[in-house]
This record gives sequence, C-alpha cells and structure tokens, in this order.
Amino acid sequence: MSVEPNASGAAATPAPTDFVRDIVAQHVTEKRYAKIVTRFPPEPNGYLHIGHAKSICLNFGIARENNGQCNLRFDDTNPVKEDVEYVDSITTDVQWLIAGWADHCLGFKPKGAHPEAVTSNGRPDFFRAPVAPGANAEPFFASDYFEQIYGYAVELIKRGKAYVCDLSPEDTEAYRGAPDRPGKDSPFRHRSVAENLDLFTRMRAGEFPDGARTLRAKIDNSSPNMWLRDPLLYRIRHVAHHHAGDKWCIYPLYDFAHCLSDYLEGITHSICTLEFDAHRALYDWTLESLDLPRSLPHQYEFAKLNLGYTIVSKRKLLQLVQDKSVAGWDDPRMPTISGLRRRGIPASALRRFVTGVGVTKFDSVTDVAVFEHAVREELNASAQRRLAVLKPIKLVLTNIAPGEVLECDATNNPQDETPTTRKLALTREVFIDCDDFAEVPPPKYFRLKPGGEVRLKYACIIKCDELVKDSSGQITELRCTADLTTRAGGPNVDRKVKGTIHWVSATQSIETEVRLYDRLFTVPEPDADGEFKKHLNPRSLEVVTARLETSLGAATLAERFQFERLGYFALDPKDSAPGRLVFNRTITLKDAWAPKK
RNA sequence: UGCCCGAUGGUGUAAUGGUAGCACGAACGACUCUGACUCGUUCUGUCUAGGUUCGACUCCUAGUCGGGCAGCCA
Repeated sequence: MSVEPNASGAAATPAPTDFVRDIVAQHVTEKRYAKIVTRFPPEPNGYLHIGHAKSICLNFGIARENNGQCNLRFDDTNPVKEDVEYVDSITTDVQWLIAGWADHCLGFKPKGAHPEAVTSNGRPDFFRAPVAPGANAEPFFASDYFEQIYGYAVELIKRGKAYVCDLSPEDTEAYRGAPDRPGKDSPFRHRSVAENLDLFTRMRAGEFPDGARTLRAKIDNSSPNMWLRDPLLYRIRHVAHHHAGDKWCIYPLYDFAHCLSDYLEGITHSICTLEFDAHRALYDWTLESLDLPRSLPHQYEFAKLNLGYTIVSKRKLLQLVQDKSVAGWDDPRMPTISGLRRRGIPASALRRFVTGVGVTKFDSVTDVAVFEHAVREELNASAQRRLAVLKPIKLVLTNIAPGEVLECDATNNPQDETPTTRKLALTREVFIDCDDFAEVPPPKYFRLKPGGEVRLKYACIIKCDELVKDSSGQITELRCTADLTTRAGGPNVDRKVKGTIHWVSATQSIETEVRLYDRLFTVPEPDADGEFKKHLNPRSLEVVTARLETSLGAATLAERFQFERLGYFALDPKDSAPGRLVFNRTITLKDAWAPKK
C-alpha cells in the first residue's frame, strides 16, 4: 500500500480511497489511458477558499498517486466577472497548497502558448502539452482556446447541430419551459447551414450588439434535463478580456468551453462538484457530436465541502470583504486559502483535513472540530514551544534580589525524539497571565491563588503571599516567594504541585501585538436562514499587547510556535516588520477545563 | 405536479452479497513541570415498508426525507 509521510516525515498514513479514485484505479488496471490527467479549473473571479482546497487535493492527489499530471487552468470565459488580480492570487494559493507534495504533477504551459495543430490517429487535431512551472511557463487558460472553440462551433453548425438564434433573453427563457413543462423550439431553429455560418461569422465580426443573437446547440427542447433544451453555446459581449485582450466580442459559455478545454489538454478525468451532474449529458453530447480523433474526457461529480461555523461561497465572502466585516480576502478569519495561510495554518494541515473528510456524493456539513484537530495535529509535531503572556499581571518574587538572573532550561519541543533546549531568565519581577490567578478561585482551580502554590514552568515552585491593589481595588501586583530548591538540579526538583503556569521575565522579555482570532460566525450553519451577516461573531478578533520571551524577537515568517498553554501562533506576514512584530493566534490549544468555568 | 442525485452513531466516512470498522466529538480515568500531547474505558448507527437470498448497509420495488436542475454565470 502506498503511504504518505506526515509533517514530521516519520509516521505514515494510508493513501485515501474513495469512489472517484476507485474509478481511476479501474481505468489504470484496464490501461485505458497512457497517463492520468486531471485539472483544477477555477474561474478567476474571486479568491480560493477551503472548499477549493478539497478539489485541489482531490485532483492533484489523484495525479500524484498515479504518476499523472494535474493542470491549473483558468476557466475564463466570462470577461465581465474576471480579473488578473484573481489569476495571480489563485496561482499563488495553488502552488502554496501543493508545495512539497504534488508540485511535480502541476501542469503549466509555455507562456503565451496556444493549442498546436497536430495529427491524431491520422486526423487533424489540436493539443496543448504541459510543461513544468517556471520562468517561461504560466497556467492554462480556456481563453487561449477561443480560436479552436470557435472552430468547433463552426463544425457543429456544419453538422446541423447548432444554429444562430435571434430570440431575446426574455423569449429564450420563456421558450425554455420549466422542469415540469416542456419548452418549445425557437423559430430560428431551422435556419440553413449557410445562413447560420454567415450569421455566426458576422457575430464574431462584431456586427451585432450584445444580446442580439446567440449560438445554440440543437438538441431537444422537451428533454427533462433543462440543459439539453437547446443550450446556449456563444453570447455576444463587446468587452475586452483580461487574458485574451480585445480580440473577441463573442464568448463561449461554460458548457461549451469546458469539455473542449478538457479535450484540448488531454484531460482523462474531469472532476467537478455535484451541481454539474445535470450538465454531464451536455458535456458528453458536445464532445460526441464533434467526432474528435482522440479519446474523450469524462466528467465525475463529488460533493463540495461544507464546514460548520463557516461560509464558503465566493459571492458571500465578497460581501464580507466589501462591507468591511473583515479586513480583506486574506483576513485571518476568512476561510480563504490566503486567509488561512496568513493565520498560520500549514499547507500540510489543510491537506490533511481535506483529504481526511473523504470524497462522496453526499451533501454533508463537516464539523469544524475536525479541521481544528488536523491543524493541532500538524502544529503539535512541528511548532517550537515558547513562553508568552497575553494579558500580563506583575508578580514579584520577593526572595530574588533585584538584578539577579537565574537561568532556566526550557524544552523547545517535547515531541521531538531528542528535544533541544534554550535558556530562559528568571528574575525578581515576572509577568504571568491574569487568567492564571484568582483571588476567589472556582472549584478545582489548579492555578495561583492567595496562599497557594504553583510551579512556574521550567523554573520553580512559588507561593503567593500577598496581593497589592490600587485605590480602585484592582490587583496591581502579586508578591510571592520562590522555592529555589525546586529548580532543576535542586534537591526538591521532584516536588509536585497541581498547577504549572507559564511566565516571562519583566525585564528580559519583549512587548508585541498579538491578534487573537476566534471563529467568524456564532452559529454552526451561518447561512441556514439566509442571513449570515446577522451571525457574525463580534468577538472574532481581540488585539492584545503581550509580553514574549526575548527569543521570539528573532522569529521568522516560516516558523510556527506554540505559546505554552495558550495555543499556536505565527508571525503575521503582512503587518510584521523588523522591530515591530505582530503575531496571529492560529488556533488555541484544546482546553478540557475551560468549558466548565 | 417533471427529471437527476443522495441517505450508515452527534459529525465525517469504511465495509462493493458474508464479523457494521475508523476518525472527530463527548464522558470518565491514567499520566503530566503545558488542564496540551499520549494512553485506557465508555457512549451512540445502517431512513421506512415490502421483496430476492442460506445470508442484505450492499441487489430490486415503493415510500419518506434532503439536495440539484428553468443565467446570454461558472
């Protein structure tokens, strides 16, 4: 059985299986294809989100498990919605997600390349072979195929399978009928081939305004499948295209362009989400109607990812960005790939999660706990442990002299086989988190309380002797004595106390901004009532000024940290600058005690 | 009142006519210089009704429930 290494490279998990992979495996057994070729085909009209991550991992996963290839192709057939901003972000996100895992399967094409005229099985054909990503390569674009797709449309007309229709948008809709009522034929359905050819040529030449005419497939207006009721193949749009420029004023629709794009790239398995199930008949009809010389791609559908407490809809995410509910597409609270990355989620954790949820045709909602578990699992293995105090309260160790420094060895990662250590400075004044002290402790409180004892992690046991309050009754200082015999190497190092808390030296620590993120929505299914914005979590972001152990001043973007007892943190890649660090909390540690508070 | 797809513990999935398993979650316990991690115990399931079969989560029929389909969006 094939296995894949986890983050540490040590353990291994079995390769996933699911109904799509079963189909591919069957085809491999049959030697049906020389090579398995899949594709990830986003429209560049928004940022990629966690739902796309599932599709990316499915398509690239199948490619890598079968020594195949997966093309990144932009399905850019509707210029009015698309932009290069999205092309760039999507390309970045895909490469980030698959880096070190499936980048060797990623298919790009030579910059500026279009399909090549080739001979397949003795007949004229077009094909675009992939190249590896690099300086002279770029992703595939459906818009690079406009010339060929136009040619295929002409061929359909010649075969009597497509016609130019003059019906207005309103009439087109009225003629289509309804799911439970057959449509009726367009009055233009029986135009001659010659007339259709002439009209289609003139559509391309720009003789008609937007919406004046369309090219439609001639299939069956009484079909129970709405997509077979003479679907539109081309529409007129006098607008420039972000990739193809101003060369075209007619643009193919998804159903016509997608199957042909798959064909031109030699895709074997065209995997998409469930809502395209009804389109499959049209996908097949188009390809089969053209009598193409190479073997045809086939479409397979799976259920998209739904995640609890999360919204995955480009349109709704766009609303959050536009009304400034979040700071942008890459706000760390967003379920976008760029947001998750900025939050500090490792690509490996995202992959682990989306492959773990499986691939089925059942429209399910995955519990966010599964996602959070995957993130913690990765980070627990790899994150460096550090001490940091989010909401500091001053603690004076009265039996340590001012200026005295006691060195402590702190473990960097107890999960390592041979953990390394670093030095921490214990001084007379330290900070602890205010959550770790209670003047009136609740039942089963293990932390510091008046007269109580607690261990300062890596240092020693301390006892709280006295509270100092200001005139308003606010605690300003805790005065404690340190039992230095409980330090490492001391005679009482093994003395047990129930609680161990984190701390930092008041003098040997740095002050930085830390952003604490919580889930964006307060309910499991934010859009169940169609009013997702009403369920925004008002406390999804809390900014604190924290005290961090000094070593964190040298943190780098690539590093992941566990602030002990608090959670996993990483530098914010956008707002951190030398001398002004900003940390994001990626996720809290699991807390079995807190919910009982 | 059309057509298509689907339904397994609270959640997500596996079992492809032959022992209903795994993971998340929850509860309890052990361990612990992180109330983390780890370990142990426990919890909870095949939508319904018929049928085929020695045997059905699996196949068939009907029903129920959920999703999808009527953009010149993808």
